Amino acid sequence: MTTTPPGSFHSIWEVVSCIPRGRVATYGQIARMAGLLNGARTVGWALQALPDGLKIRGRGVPWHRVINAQGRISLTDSGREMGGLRRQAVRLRREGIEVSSAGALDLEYYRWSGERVRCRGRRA
DNA sequence: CGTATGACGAGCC
DNA sequence: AGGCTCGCCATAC
Repeated sequence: MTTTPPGSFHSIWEVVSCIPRGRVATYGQIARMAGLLNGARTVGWALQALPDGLKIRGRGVPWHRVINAQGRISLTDSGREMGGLRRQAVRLRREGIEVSSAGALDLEYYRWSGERVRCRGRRA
């Protein structure tokens, strides 16, 4: 591509790529981990702008593991791409996460603490 | 450089 | 409990 990937977005993508399989994180949570106090909406944008096929640490970015603070999938079914909610739900279920048809899941149970895992090869 | 927008979130009513 | 409004942050125009 001729355009340079937005710096802030890249930080967000990195954090998202750290979410373990079978776990989920909220937009606000990701924002905070990326260094943004109240950047939940920015995270949403970063994911929307996520280049298809982008790989970090040799893996695709698990965008489907990001949900809202209500423990529900935020993708709308009515949009340019129909069935977005459904597609995310399928991906999550594929990892063993139980998701209702409405896109709701047990956040308390599947939430990624984000503490023990240090995948960002944090400068040390 | 000001305005509008969005896969959010917390507060209010 | 459900719905509406305002605040936040980084892009797009």
